[in-house]
Amino acid sequence: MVEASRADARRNHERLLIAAHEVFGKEGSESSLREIARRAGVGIGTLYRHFPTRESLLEALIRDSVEQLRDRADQLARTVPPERALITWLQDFVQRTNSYGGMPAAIVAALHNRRSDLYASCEAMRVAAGELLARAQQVGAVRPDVTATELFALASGVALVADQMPYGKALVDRLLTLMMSGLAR
Amino acid sequence: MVEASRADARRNHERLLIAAHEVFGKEGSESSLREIARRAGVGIGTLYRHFPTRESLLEALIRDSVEQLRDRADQLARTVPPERALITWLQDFVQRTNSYGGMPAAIVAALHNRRSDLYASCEAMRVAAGELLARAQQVGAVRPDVTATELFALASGVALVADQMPYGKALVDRLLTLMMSGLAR
DNA sequence: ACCTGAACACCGTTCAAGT
DNA sequence: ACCTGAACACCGTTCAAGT
Repeated sequence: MVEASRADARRNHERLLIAAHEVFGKEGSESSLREIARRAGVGIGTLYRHFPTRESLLEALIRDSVEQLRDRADQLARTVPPERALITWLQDFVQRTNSYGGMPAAIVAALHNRRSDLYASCEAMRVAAGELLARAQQVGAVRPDVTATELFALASGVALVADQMPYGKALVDRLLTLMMSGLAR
Repeated sequence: MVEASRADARRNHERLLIAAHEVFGKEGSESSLREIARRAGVGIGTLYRHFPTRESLLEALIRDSVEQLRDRADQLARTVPPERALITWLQDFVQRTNSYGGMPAAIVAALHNRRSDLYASCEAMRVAAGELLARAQQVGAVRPDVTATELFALASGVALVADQMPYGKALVDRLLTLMMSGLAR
């Protein structure tokens, strides 16, 4: 009985994640939670039991992406020159964070609220970016006075605009390149 | 009678704008329209009669800012070297568009929707930015391959992050400077 | 002409009642 | 333990009824 109950709970958990992935993917991260519960075939109370906040649901969905971004940073650090590693990671970052509409905004907000359910995941992302930045600075590829906060703010800015526009990958990469090399001449 | 009626309508229009300014200023551009109507001491139907969409209300509120930004561009073009004029205008742009929470997002969205009530105002802004860019490029202060769309996208990115964060003017200016001069070295 | 607010169809969130 | 859905307090938006 306890076993059966746990299996049910696990199945509901799974269904909610699937439904949330579908709905967030189509309507963005501000979608109706009721709609997600409906799509999962579950009472609204059950959604709240499994995910007490919208952010906790979002967190469960993006944890994979965050871990992949961290692995990607390590991989790039080992296989590619520091400057190239940084720009490539930034491209991946923007692409990944644009997998759900509203996700860049959720990440930026979370980074400024230590009590957010998304905080830990996002902080891990920022650390990964900071390490790639430090390496690029050590070899003199990036000016030493740029901080990780500044880099992340600018990259988040690109992710935020990209989220709101029908931008293709080409334009996003162009914006990141401009951000790195600068507009002035 | 007709006169009196028109005076009433004009007064309600005015009250709605004042209330919207207060509420948007405090709660951002996604605030409750009902709350605005309540604050204005007016029925919700009256709000919809004067401003059929949320964007039409926003448009009425930011038209002043847009016109001032256009004037500012002309003034800067006359009095300051092109490179300095561009960066100063960008600073003003970000500061202005951050006067209501959510305004940068509204502007970016409007620019990609020709039928938006905000489209004309925002397009005027983009034109102003484009002219300053062209001047800076003519004197060789900015690389010639940068388009107005790219410049505006990057500047909007900064405005979007600034909107979400407790950033001071100093950090915003720093981000714009980095955007112009680049991170790479 | 213009104003009003009830009415409708939705939300997010909680919590007593069920199994 | 877990699930359910009614209940509450809000929305945005429309529209018949009033002046």
